[in-house]
Amino acid sequence: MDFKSIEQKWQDAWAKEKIFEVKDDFDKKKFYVLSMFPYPSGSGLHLGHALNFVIGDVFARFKIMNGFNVLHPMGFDALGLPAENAAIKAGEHPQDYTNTSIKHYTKQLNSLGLSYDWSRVVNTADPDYYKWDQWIFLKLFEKGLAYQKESAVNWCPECNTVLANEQVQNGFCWRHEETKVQIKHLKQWFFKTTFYADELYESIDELNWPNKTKAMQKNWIGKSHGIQINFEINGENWPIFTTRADTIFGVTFVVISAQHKRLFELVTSEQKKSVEEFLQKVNSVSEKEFESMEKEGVFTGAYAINPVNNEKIPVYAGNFVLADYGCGMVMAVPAHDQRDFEFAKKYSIEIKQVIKGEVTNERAFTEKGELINSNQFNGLIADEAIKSILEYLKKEGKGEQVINFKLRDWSISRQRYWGTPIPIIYCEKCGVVPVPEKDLPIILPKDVTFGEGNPLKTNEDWINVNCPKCNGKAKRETDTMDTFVNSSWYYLRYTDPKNSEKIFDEKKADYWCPIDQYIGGYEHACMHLIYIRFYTKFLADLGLINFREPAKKLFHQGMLNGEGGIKMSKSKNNVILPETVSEKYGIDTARLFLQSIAAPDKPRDWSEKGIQGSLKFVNRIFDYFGKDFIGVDSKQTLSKLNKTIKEVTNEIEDFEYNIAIIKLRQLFEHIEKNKVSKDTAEKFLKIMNLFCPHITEELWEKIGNKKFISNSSWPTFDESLIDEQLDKIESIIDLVRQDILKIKELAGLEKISSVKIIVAPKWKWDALNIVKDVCKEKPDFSLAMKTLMGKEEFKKYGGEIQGFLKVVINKYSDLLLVKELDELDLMLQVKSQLEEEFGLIEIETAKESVELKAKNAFPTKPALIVK
RNA sequence: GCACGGGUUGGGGAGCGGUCAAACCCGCAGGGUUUAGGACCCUGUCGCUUAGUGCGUUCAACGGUUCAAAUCCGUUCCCGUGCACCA
Repeated sequence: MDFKSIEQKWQDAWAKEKIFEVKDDFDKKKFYVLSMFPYPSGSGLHLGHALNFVIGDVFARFKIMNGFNVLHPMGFDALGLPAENAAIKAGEHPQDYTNTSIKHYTKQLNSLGLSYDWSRVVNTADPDYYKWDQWIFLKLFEKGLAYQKESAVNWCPECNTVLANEQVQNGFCWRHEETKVQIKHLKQWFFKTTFYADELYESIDELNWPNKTKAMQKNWIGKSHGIQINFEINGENWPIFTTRADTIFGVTFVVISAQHKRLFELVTSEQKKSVEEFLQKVNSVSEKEFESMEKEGVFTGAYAINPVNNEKIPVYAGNFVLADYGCGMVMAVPAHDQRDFEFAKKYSIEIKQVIKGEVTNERAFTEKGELINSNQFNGLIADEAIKSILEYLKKEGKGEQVINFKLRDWSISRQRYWGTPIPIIYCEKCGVVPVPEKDLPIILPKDVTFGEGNPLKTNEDWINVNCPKCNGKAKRETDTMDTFVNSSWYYLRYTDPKNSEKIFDEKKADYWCPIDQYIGGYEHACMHLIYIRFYTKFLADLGLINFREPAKKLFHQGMLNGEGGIKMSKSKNNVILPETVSEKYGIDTARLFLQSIAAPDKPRDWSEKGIQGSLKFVNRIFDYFGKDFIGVDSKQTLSKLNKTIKEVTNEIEDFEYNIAIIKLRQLFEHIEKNKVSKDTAEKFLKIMNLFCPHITEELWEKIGNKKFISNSSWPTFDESLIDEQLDKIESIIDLVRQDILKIKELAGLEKISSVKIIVAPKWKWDALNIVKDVCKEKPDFSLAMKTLMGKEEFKKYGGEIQGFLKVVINKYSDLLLVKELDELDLMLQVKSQLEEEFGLIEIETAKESVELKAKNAFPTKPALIVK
C-alpha cells in the first residue's frame, strides 16, 4: 500500500482548501483545543511528541465533526536557554538555528496529519510576539508586581554566569563537571506570583483538571494556617510562625535561619566568630547537598523570652530553617517535632514534653493531643488548645492568626541572550526607568559575541541608550526573561495572532477563551501551569479578559518509551522518529497503534511487533473497501452500529481512545462478515477518520464522496435501534456456526446440505434421551448406540462419540446438534440466517417430560461412556 | 517523610459490586490456504473435561462488608510519579 502518496495527497488537499482554518464567527458555538506548543530543538520531533499532538488532534477532529467552531492552533516556544546552548555548540547564531528547527518541526507536524490552523501560527522568538511579553512586563511593573531584589542564585565560577536550576547537576556545573556551583546573591527581577497565592490555591478546586495535578499545585503553593508569635529578644519583638501553638510551653530554644537578613543583629560579640565560621560552612554547601545535610547550628549569644511563661531561652542560628518561609525563624519544641528533637539531642538542649504521648530516646511525639505542663491550658486538646492560646496571645498583643504560603515569587531574570529583553533602562540620574510603551519592542540585537558571560553585554550600541526620562546617559537591562514568560499567555495570542495594535482583540479572546481542552505533559504541573494561571489572573485584573482561569479542562498524555519500556533517549540510541515509522507503516497506522496500546494518559512502550497488528487492521479495511462491499443492513448490524456510535462518542469525549478503537475493531469485524449498507460503512469511516485521517479520506473519495470526510458531520445514533437481544442472537449464530463447523470437521464431512438441531431441556441427559427415542427406548447408552448404528458399525467405532455422531448424521441428516431448551426462541430466530449458509435447518423440540426418566436410566455421567 | 497513582490470567492492557475465567492487541499452539517461506483466514491459549459443556482454582497478601467482590472498606507488602528540613 502506498501510504506515502495518500498522505501527501490529502495533506495537500486540506491545505489547499484550508479546511482547518477557522473564522472568528461569534455566533457559532466554539471549542478551543490546545496542545502545549513545542520547544523546537535541532533534533526534531520524536514519536513521543507526535503521540501528544495526535491526542489533541483526535479530540479536535471529533469536535469539528460535531459542528463546533474549533480553534486548534500550533506555535513554537522558540526562545530559551537550551536553544542558545545548542546553537553555540553547533557554531550557529540562535536565531538561525531556531529558524531551521522551526522549519523542520513544521514539516514534521504536517506529516502527522494534524488538523492545525496554520494561519494562526505563533513564534515566541518573533519580535511581534515578544513585544507583548515586554508590554505585560511594563504593566506588571506599573502595578508593582514586577520588582527587583537580591536573591540567591546558582553561580558557576568557570562559566562566570548564573545557571538555571536545570543546569545544576548534583551541585556541579553541567558544563564543568569538576566545578561546584556556588550560591551568590544577585539583584534579580521577580514577578510577584505570591500576590495571587491565595486565589491560585483556592480556585484549583473549581478546575476540571486531573486530581494529581491539582494536588501537586496545592502542595507547591502550600497554604497553611498558623499563628505568628512575637518572641522578645533584646527588648525587641521578633516574630516566628508556627502551626503548633499548642506546643508553645515546650519551647526550649529558638532557631533563626542562617540566611536571615537580620541575623547579625542578634549575634553577640563573643559569638560572632563562631557564627561566621558556621555561615561559611553553610554557604559552601550546594543546594543538592543541603537537602541531605544534618541539622546543625550555632549559638548566637542571644536569648528570647517565651511570651506565655517568660522563660529565657537560647537563640541558635540553624541550617535547617528557611529564610524565606514564614518569618525565617522558628520556635523549637524538641519533644514534639522531629527536627527540633534531633537538634536538641545534638546540642544537649532540654526536651520538655507538653503533649500527652510517648517521647522516646529516638523520636519526638509529633501528633496532636492533650496538653500537659502548660499552666492554665492543661487538659485542652489539639485545635481547641491552639484556639485558646491564640486568644491569650492576641489579648497580650503577642500573636495573631496568619496564613503562609510555600510559593515564592517567580525569578524571571536570565543572564542569557536567547530570551525576551527586559524593557528596563538604568539611568545614572533617574535610576530604574521602564521603557515607554511606544518604544517596544526592544529587539534582541543579532550582533553579539558568545563566550563568557551574558552575550548581550558585548553589544555596546545596544546597551547604551538615552534615558527616556531625562535623555541623559543610560544603559539597558541586559537580563532577559525566563522562557516560561513566553508560554504564559500564548493561548491568548492565537485568538488574534497578527494584531499589531494590541496584544489581542478583547472580543476575539472573549469568544475563544478560556481553553476548553488543554493537553500537555505532567512535567508542567508546577511550572508552566502555575505561571499561565498567574498571567490569566493578572490580565483579568487589567480588564483585558473576563475569565480568571486559562483552561477549563486539562489532560496529560502518557510517556512513550522505546522498545521494552526503556526511556527514549539519544544516548540509548532508541529514539523513534515519526519519519521512520511513517515510511514503514504509514502515519495513520502509527496514529492508530499509539492510541490503541494504552489509555492516552498512561505511559506506553513502542513495539515493532505491536504495530503489525494495527497495520493488519488498516490493510483489512482497505481490502474491504476494495471489493464490492455494499449490502443490506440487518437489524443486528443497525443495533451494533448505533451502539458503537453511542459508546465511542462517549469514549472519545472521555479520552478513552484505546477502548474506542477496540469497539471500532469489533464493529469492523461485523461489517466484514455481514456486508452492510453504504451508509453504515461511511459511518464507520467517519469514526475511523479521527485516528486515520488520510486513509479514510482516500476511501471516502473512493466510494464516491466529493467533499472531505474530515469536516463531515459526526454520525448520530438512534437509541431505539439498539437491541441487546440482537447482540445475543449474533453471538448465538456465531456459536452455532462454530459448532456446526467443528462437528463437520470431527465427523469428517465434506459438505453439508442439511442440519438437524434438536432443542432439548438440558443438554446431556436429554441428548441421550433423544438418542433413546430414536432407538426406541433402550435403557443403556451403548445399547442405544448399537441400535442406532447397527452392530457392524458399533464394532467399527466402539463407543467413540465421533463415530457415533458420524453414523447418526448419515442416517438422519447431515448433522445433528443439541441445544438447550431455553435457547429455543433464539434458535428459531436464527434459523433463516443459518440456512443461508448451511442449507436446510430442521429444528426439533424434545419433550421435557423425559428428563426424570432419563436420569434414572443413566445414573452415571455420559463422560464415562465416551471413552 | 508527605502527596498522588498503581499491583489483573506469558507480555501489554480493559474491567472498578452480579451479565467475569475476565474485552482487545502481541506472543504461543493447532488447523486451513499457499510452490516453499512470508502474508492471509479459522480455532485454542488457568487446570481437568465436552461437539457445545461442566467442575475446580484465580485478579499482590491477609482480614472485613454483602445474598453476591478483581471491583467497596481496613491493614500489610511491593512499584511508579511529584514535592521534599515549609516550622
